[in-house]
Amino acid sequence: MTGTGWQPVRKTRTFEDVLAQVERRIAEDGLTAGDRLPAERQLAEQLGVSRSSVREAMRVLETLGVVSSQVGRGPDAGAVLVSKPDAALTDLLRLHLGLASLEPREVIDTRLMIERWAAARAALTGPDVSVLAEAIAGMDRAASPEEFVEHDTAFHCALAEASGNRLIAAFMRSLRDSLRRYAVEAVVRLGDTSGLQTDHRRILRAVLEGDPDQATEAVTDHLARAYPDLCGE
Amino acid sequence: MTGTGWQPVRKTRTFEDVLAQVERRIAEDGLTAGDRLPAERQLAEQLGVSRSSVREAMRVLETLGVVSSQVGRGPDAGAVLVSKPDAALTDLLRLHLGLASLEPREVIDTRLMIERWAAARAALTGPDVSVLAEAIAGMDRAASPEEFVEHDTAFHCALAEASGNRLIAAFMRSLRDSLRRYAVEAVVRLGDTSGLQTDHRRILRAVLEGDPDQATEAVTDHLARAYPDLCGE
DNA sequence: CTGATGCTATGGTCTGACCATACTGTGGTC
DNA sequence: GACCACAGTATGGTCAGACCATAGCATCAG
Repeated sequence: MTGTGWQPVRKTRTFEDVLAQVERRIAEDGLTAGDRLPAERQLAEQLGVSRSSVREAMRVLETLGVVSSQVGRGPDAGAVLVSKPDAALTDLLRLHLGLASLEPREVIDTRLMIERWAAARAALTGPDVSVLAEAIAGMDRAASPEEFVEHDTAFHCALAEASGNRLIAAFMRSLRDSLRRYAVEAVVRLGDTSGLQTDHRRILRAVLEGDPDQATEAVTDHLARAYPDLCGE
Repeated sequence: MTGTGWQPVRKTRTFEDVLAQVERRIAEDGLTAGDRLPAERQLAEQLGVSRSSVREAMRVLETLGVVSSQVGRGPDAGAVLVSKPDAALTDLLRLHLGLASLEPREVIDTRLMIERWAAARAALTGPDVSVLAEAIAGMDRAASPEEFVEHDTAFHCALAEASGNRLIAAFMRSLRDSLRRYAVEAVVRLGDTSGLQTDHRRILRAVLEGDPDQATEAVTDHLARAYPDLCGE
């Protein structure tokens, strides 16, 4: 007994074997996004398994945002390696929120953490802020809470992307997608969005001036305004 | 043109339909972890699709850590709703790291962000620190870099769990699993682990004293020591 | 050269079968 | 009554083979 206990002896299923082999091929051959995987029938024959097992493995890879399957024929057809972790993260969060295994509180706290970090980082990297400005203008024009939230999401995702960290940006998009319902509710509850817009402009200014502390503070105040009952503990 | 552009008209595949219906059932019936889904054959008949399509949907749900399938018969057999986002996140990060669509730098930066937040939060909640202390003791006893990293991972995951946010904790575990290789390399490169242990004790002390600023600073210094070439900028 | 048409490789779906597994009920034995 | 051996059965796991829709490609008529 080493103290780690016993691992459940889960006999590896065929599709898991396929997954492992595909992952090994990716690592060994240095495959990246854009490269093609063998066709399902071909892969099944090469690995000595049925096409069903290959398909189940493909479904997993597709769920994880690693491959994309296209029917038909030609260079774009078949299973192509891609790099789209966003949808996978979004599905993950949405389903676990639905299962009540994650509380909105936890997701919103996580968002606050990410956005504080991203804002500070964006202020340091001096990004292109035209997307941010355009999103603010879009919110000014918005005629409904839903439309406002649409551009609001664009603003905050652009802020995360401006941090230069794709993992953070992907996480931000997923969080926003999962929380869309709560965001609309928050806007409706507030009624007046001028305060939110003041915050947005303050965030933009801080990023433009390259002031990370000011950016962090602006984001914190902004989220406290949007979710008054959840921030601050 | 409304500016949103065209969505690709992707004809929904059968298994996606199954997914949507299962998710709807989960939401409408308020199913949570522990509840059972109908058997594959039964679900296929109810939805008027083949078992293959149901199986592909199940594979997706399993990948996302939402269901767990058990063979055999009885109350524990069949597809049971679970809540295990950890494995899904780990697979996601590992595969995208392997695809070179995420740089180690981005993952490590994310880890720093999470851990600073978690440490501060843990200091505020006054958690049970026995796990943290035990992990430090384990590192003292460690005879190899791998063993050291094992307990180091336990320490940092326990810290994340002490924050009380399960999403953050799950993310931390996934990040650590994905970065295990880099962690071992870092320990080997350092050679002497006494500095790391000093940091660990400092973090533990800050949490015990309920000093979030001190905890954040200690974590920052610790990671700067572990990844000297990646932190700072 | 151009356009129409059939060919073909691809993923998507379905059917039906068989296997290993693990609980359930039955019946016999002590 | 308690216990154990064994057949029954519902479950997921796997396979083979078929058919369909799609979309690029090759061929051929004009």
